[in-house]
Amino acid sequence: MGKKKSEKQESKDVSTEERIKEAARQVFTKKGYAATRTRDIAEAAGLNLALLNYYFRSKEKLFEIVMMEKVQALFGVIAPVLNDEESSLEEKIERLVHNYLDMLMKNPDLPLFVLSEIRYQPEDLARRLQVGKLLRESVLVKQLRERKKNIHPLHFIMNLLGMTLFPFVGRPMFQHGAGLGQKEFEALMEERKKLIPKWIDAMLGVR
Amino acid sequence: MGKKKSEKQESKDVSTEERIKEAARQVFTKKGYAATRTRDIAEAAGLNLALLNYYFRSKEKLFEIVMMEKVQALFGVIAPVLNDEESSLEEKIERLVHNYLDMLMKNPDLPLFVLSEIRYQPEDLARRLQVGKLLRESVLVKQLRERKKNIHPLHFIMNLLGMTLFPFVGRPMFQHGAGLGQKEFEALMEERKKLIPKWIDAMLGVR
DNA sequence: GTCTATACAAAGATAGAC
DNA sequence: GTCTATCTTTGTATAGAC
Repeated sequence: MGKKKSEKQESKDVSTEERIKEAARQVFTKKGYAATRTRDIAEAAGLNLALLNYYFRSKEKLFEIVMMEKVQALFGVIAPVLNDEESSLEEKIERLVHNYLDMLMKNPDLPLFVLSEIRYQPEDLARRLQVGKLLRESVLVKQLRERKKNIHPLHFIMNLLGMTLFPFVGRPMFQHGAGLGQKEFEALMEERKKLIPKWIDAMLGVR
Repeated sequence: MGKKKSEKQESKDVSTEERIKEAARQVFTKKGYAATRTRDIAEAAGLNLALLNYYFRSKEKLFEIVMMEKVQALFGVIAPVLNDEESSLEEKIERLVHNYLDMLMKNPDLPLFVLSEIRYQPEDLARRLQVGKLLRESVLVKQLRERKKNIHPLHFIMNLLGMTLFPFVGRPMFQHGAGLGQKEFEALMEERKKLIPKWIDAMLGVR
């Protein structure tokens, strides 16, 4: 025991540091980096502004941390599946879609948040995440290349991600436009778990 | 003649008002609303801060105008096609994808910009644009409903938009990750003009 | 570790001269 | 219509008491 925890905090059940991070997650996700005021975060955490600078050095540092978590959540789910040596192409697609949709239903704002903020330092993040490796050297990509020798594998990655992620990126629009409640939207996404793999299979058979 | 133009301006070739708007388009698109400073816009226009408030009342009003243009560009292309009574489902899809990709290649940052900013007042925009009408009552939707009675038409709309728009939404990631130059990315998009309609046709045949 | 009070910088908006 | 100078608000960060 010991583990360098403090003495006074944890009045409720989590450390002050964690409360700030949780508040930061919420506010940053909701309003984006630029529109977020550190005061909002402090307030959301039921704490005081000065604490933010005590625990994290600045707004930017705090954001970095939150962003890394989010990016990890968004890409961490897929990397292992992409590189699995055992499974077939079809199995990978099925698992990918399933895992992704599950995760997205729990974090519907995630993709738009990450993609929105990412565009201000794309090189930076692409590098750290080794997106390049996944996009060029993953087992999935190899399998795609073999299956469809005349079509760039990126096309299928785009389709897979497009069909899976885009409904969440455009969710404000779809949900409002079509007048769907949350339950109805989720029901649609649940359907897509089974539909998308079928569609992709059909696409792979084209020509 | 007369038309209430001023006497002094137009030193180059466009009105001051238009120069401000053009600068605003650039800066807002690049940095987003919250991160944009009116000073940046003034500087980009080679003008002075005070002029912005002279012509437009505030940063927000100026943004509204730019945003409406962008949204119009993003949705204006598709509405007519969606509601065309003459064309078949397949023709509509083909035309939609073609027009959309053409437009997006000229405005690659458009979708991410609009989708990013839209999430702060989705109701507002969805209402103005009558997205609901297109999503529920358009001819395309009717045709989809007839063709696939047991699948919600929204699924296909999501797929269509996902495959077409998402590559641009994720462009920073794709382009950087895969190490593509602009030419190469455009070449891929050019291929997609022909591929997406085929894929969708294949999807329509599933089950 | 946590608070209050405040310094300091940035940014939107406006006044008033030309 | 256009400019310079300035007001005012807001937001990040810090000092210093407890």
